[in-house]
Amino acid sequence: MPRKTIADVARVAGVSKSTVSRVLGGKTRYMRAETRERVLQAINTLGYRPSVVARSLVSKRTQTVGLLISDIGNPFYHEVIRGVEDVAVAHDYSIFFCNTNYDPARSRQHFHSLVDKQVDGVLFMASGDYSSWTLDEAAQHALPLVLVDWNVEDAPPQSLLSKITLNFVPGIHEAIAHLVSLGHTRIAHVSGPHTLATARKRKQAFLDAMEKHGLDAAQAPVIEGDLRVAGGRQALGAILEIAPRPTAVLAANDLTALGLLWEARNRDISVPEQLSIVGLDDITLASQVTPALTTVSLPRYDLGKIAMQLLLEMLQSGECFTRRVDTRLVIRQSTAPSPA
Amino acid sequence: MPRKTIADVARVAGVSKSTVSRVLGGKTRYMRAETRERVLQAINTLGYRPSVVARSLVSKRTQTVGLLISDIGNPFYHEVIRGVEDVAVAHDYSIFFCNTNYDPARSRQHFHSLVDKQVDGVLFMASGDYSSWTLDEAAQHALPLVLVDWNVEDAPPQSLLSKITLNFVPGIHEAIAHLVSLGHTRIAHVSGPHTLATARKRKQAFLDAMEKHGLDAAQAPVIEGDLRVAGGRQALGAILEIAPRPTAVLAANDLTALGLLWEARNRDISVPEQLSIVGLDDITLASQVTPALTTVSLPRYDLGKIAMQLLLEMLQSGECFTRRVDTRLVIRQSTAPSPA
DNA sequence: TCGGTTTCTGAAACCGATTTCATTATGCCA
DNA sequence: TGGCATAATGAAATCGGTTTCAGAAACCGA
Repeated sequence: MPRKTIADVARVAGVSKSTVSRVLGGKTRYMRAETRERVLQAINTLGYRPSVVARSLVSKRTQTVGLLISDIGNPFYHEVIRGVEDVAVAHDYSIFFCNTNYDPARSRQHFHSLVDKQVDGVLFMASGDYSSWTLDEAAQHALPLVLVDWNVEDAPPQSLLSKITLNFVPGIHEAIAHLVSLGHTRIAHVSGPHTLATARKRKQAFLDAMEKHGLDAAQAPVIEGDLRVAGGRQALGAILEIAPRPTAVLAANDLTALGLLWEARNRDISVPEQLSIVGLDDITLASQVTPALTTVSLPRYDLGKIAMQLLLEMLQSGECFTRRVDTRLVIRQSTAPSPA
Repeated sequence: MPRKTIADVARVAGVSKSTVSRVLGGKTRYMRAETRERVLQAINTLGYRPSVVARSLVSKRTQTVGLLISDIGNPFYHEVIRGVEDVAVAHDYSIFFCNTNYDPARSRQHFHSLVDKQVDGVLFMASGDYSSWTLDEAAQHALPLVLVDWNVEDAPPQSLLSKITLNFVPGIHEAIAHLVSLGHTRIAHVSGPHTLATARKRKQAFLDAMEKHGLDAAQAPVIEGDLRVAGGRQALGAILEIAPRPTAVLAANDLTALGLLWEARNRDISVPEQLSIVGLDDITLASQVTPALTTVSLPRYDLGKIAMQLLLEMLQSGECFTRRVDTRLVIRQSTAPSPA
């Protein structure tokens, strides 16, 4: 039993395909109500559903977008994805999910597949695996792109691209202010890999905030982590060896902070009494662990929503946009007055 | 600059569309090598890529599958998704990602969208939001389905559906055996919502294992949780009020176990000295927390791989399959000899 | 040289929708 | 009652591919 087509509906309703197509598209301005009813009837009795594929062929729109992320295992993305998805569902768009696995080659393969499948646009959130080919090829195919947390200056001229930048400054400044107000002066930072632009941005915000609060940024210990729990655990060891020992740590993300927290527990260093820990992201887990994590909150759900909304606006208007998403501090139980 | 078409290639190569189509499809059996070369040349110089949309219209294949899950925030899914995606990428399939959010209405909307977009098959992993309409509609559209962890007996006759069942029995039996060997006799279970079939299955496996080890299953405390951290935290309170107090708990999943763990920490009950905790799933976090979680491991990455492979096999052969995925115990630090 | 295979290629139909353009009804006014 | 907008519908082209079918070219044995 093959799929019902518009021709079947037309036959049953006793009208032409054009007429059926019109009621499908809502172009019912010049149409007898009775005719429309007959068509609707036929559609119902047949259980007809129009073929998106056929429609896409002529309309050149697929009601589909691509979502490229680096790592589904990273909790940072979960809320983002939810945000993207909620907006997509509300506008009847579908999402091609692409996990690049931090692999540029795979990233590229995915991108080509998206082009071939004629997605209407792409959300590029795999900030690590960026190469300029992406922008060139997107421009070449006139494919609208939304870039999250990329610093792009060399975009091809006629490219359709919108950017969302993450502003870590306010949240990190608040965090340092909070620690300083608790009497901390020896504050360390566990950063992400220096190869990542986003890690460098966070670190710089940390150094600036230290400077601003009259602390010697040049002397502030910075340990390079990997944005994961394991890196946090290792970093704790390094921190304990610094003399004089820091009384507070700002981690580049929550996973790192959790690594610090759990390793501290392992070594019988009590948090927050002996060591205050501040995370960054505010992943779901942050509020669920004990002690709950004080952290710089990045509104990830909103980020996802904004990204998808931006894409939809681009699709409608053909214009490009830039947005900024701010951070702020959420105080919980992992920070306390300095023991010093 | 509109997209290049097969006609452009044909013109440049000085051949007909049919010929170009043949080299595209590899049907080059009766073709002069020189002709094929000319076509390849033209494809290259034009940077031509065939339109998947147009191709799908005639082939009725979209090289696309739908993936329905209930909650992207649930770490259970991450590895599963990775498994699915790895197989999909390897076979040049794309994935429509659908988060049902535990909402049957949304689940249905997603399903319809997938049908409209003519996916080649669907992986249904949103076990909670099951209703029989799914099977009926899938059968009606001859849409191949893979069901994970569903008990389905009333499938429509000609439906193309494969099933993967999760076998919790061996892992849970091992867990109870492990606890018993540590001297525990008062063992509680924090289950998932009894409305979920999968929660009932786990609970039953727990009761059977108790029975098998000579413990009184009828007396074993079972507390209903919600498969999340919050539920675990609450359940701990309930457990502490039971007299005589249980010395060990088997949680229905790792999130619940983590909730137990963190709430225990909150109330100064030391794990595992005073209370042994066993999780289920072996999410990534389980091995990263302190103390690391003893847990019944469900091979989630493999599960994802198997599911996608099964779908591909169905697509090829038109046959249906059933698979079973087993569990086993992973012993870490959250279990210790009974204090009693 | 001829008829019959075997290679090789192109014209045209088709997939299932949309859209343009033309045509037929209908209503209204002189 | 004729003429002319305006309303309502259908025929056919189109989107970008694949596939069928038929015809041309080359080859081969008699």
